[in-house]
Amino acid sequence: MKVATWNVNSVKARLGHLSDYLSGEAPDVLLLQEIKCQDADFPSLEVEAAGYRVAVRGQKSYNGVAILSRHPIEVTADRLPGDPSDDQARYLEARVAGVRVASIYLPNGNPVDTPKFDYKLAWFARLEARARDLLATEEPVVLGGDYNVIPEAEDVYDPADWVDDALWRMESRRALRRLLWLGFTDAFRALDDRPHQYSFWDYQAGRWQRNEGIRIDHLLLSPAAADRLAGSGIDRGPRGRERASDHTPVWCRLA
DNA sequence: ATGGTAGCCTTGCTA
Repeated sequence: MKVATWNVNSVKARLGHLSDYLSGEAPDVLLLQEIKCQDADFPSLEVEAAGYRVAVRGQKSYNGVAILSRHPIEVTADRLPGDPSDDQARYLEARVAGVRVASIYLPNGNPVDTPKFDYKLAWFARLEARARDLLATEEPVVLGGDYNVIPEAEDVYDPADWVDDALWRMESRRALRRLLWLGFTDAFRALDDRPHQYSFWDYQAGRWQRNEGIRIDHLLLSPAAADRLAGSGIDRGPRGRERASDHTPVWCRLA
């Protein structure tokens, strides 16, 4: 089973790229982030025509996540537990073909000296609690999405450019590590130790042309899922197209 | 130190 994650930065602006990706790469499951539309505006007809079921947790203008699957989708949560006042559409979880998957759009957290950074860390703590509960089910679990965290220095073109950025701050990196300490595996890093493999390149300052990116889109596997890990990679193709998202898809294959 | 780009449906906010 191939599971991919992609922050599309507006599903309506990226519908052509999305359709091409589904027909070209044919993932069994695609986790989308930043769809930037309400549920009713999601292009479900086009996606279903490509052979996919759709589950959406949308929001007007910002955020928004979705799960596309060739197999039936049983939604198990459409928000991250732990804060009923949190209305941002950043979490959608489902059971697909016996695997629990979640599409995660973790808060960016910048600037760090504001409540946005506190929200990021609080959201991370809620995610850790959810991850613990999912581990207890002993189902295979894939927590995929835009974590807005650079795990290590080898995952950025130049750490000096990111000092005091919320994506690189030690609090953020420690929060990601806590998920790993629970027993989750970074699917990409488990099979590829090359440095400087990126999933995001800023639109500004020619970052794509200079290959100055960061690796912030991750697929975290529970032990039961990691036991089945048979492949992983980053599809750079979509980032090189006209009117691309600033992120490109990351995928893994479970035997 | 700054500015650079993209999407939304705002003329600023988020990233």
